[in-house]
Amino acid sequence: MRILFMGTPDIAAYCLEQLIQAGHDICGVFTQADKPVGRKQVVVPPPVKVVAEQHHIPVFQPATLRDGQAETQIAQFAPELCVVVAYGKLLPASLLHLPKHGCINLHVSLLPKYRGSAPVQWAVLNGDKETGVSIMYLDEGMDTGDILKVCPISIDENETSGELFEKVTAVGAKTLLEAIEEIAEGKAVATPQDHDKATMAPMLKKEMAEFTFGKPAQELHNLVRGMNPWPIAFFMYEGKKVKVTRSRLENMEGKPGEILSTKPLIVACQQGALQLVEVVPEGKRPMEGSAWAAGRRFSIGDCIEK
RNA sequence: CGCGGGAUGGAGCAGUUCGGUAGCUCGUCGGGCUCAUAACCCGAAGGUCGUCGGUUCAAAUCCGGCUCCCGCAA
Repeated sequence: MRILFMGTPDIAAYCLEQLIQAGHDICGVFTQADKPVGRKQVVVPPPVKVVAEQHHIPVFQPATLRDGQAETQIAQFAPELCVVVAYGKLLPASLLHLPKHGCINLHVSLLPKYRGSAPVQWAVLNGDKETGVSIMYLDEGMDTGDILKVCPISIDENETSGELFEKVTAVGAKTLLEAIEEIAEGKAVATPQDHDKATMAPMLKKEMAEFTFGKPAQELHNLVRGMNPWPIAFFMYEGKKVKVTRSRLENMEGKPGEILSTKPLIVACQQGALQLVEVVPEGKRPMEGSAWAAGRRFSIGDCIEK
C-alpha cells in the first residue's frame, strides 16, 4: 500500500521500519524538527528521520500542518493511507480524508483509557495490571477516533515504563500491520469509543517525580516504575536529590522514612515498606541502595526523613 | 568558555581547612559459634589516593595543566 508516515520517537521509527519491511510503499515521512539534546546541547534528528533517511524516503519537518503548504505537499504524494504514530501534532480536518483509506493512528493504551501523550507511563503510575495498544481512525480530537483493532498487554508488578514501552512497541507495530492488512482487504471494521469512559494521560512533568515516604509503599513503587526512564522518581535528602531508579515492595512496617534494613536498603513508608534497589544521588553515578546506605553510614532505626 | 558536584583497596564514603603511620560501613577469603543462616565472633588479603607537572626533608592534603563521570539548566 502507498503510505504517508507521520511519527517522531523510537516507537514510530520501529513501526516505520516494520512497514518498510512488510513491503509497503512509504511515499513520504513527516516528523518533528531536530532538537538540541543533553549537556552539550547537540542538535539531533528524531529517530524516525534517521530511519527514513536510511531508506531514502523524503522527510518533512514543518512547524505546522495548518498553513496549507503541508497539505499541498501531501496531496502530491497521493497516499492511499496515512499512518500516524506519536507524531506530536494534531492533524487538521482537511487532511483526515485526503488519503483514500483515511488516516490511522497507533495509540499505546486501551482506548478510551489514557488519551494523550503519556499513556504507558500513566498505566504504570496507576498500578494497572494491564494496558494495550489501539489502532484507530484519526478524527479531529485527541485520540478520540473510531477503533479498528486492539491488543491487550499485561504489566508485571516490577515493570518500568521503559520496559513496558519495549513490549508495547513490538505489539503495537504488529497490530498496526494487521490493521493495515484488513484495510487493504476491505475487511476493516471500526467501532466508536465509549467517550464517557475516557481518561487522560498528560505528559509527565519533572515536579511529579518528587516524593516523600509519607505515602503508601505501593503508590511509591508505582511512581518509581512509572517515572523510569524519565524523569526518574526522587526524594530529597540533606538538601540533595536522590533518584530511585528501581524499587521493590517489602512486607514490613515502620515510621515513614525509617530505615528497616541497610542490606538491602529498606525504608518504611506510610503503609508497607520499599526496598531501594538502585539509587542515583545528585552528582553520583547509579549505585545499589545498600552502597548508598554504607556511604551515608545508616543504621537500622535511622530516619531519612525528618 | 551556561551553573554546580565528584574521582581514595572490589562497592559506597571519611580524611584535604591547619602537609608528617591509609580510616569507616560493606564485600571477598580463612577460621569459630550454631540444627541452621544472608545473623554473630575472630583473623587475613587487597590502595603508586584519576592523570601530568610544580613547591617541600616530606603531598591524598598546597599550586598549576589535563582526562573522565554525574546533577541542574535548555
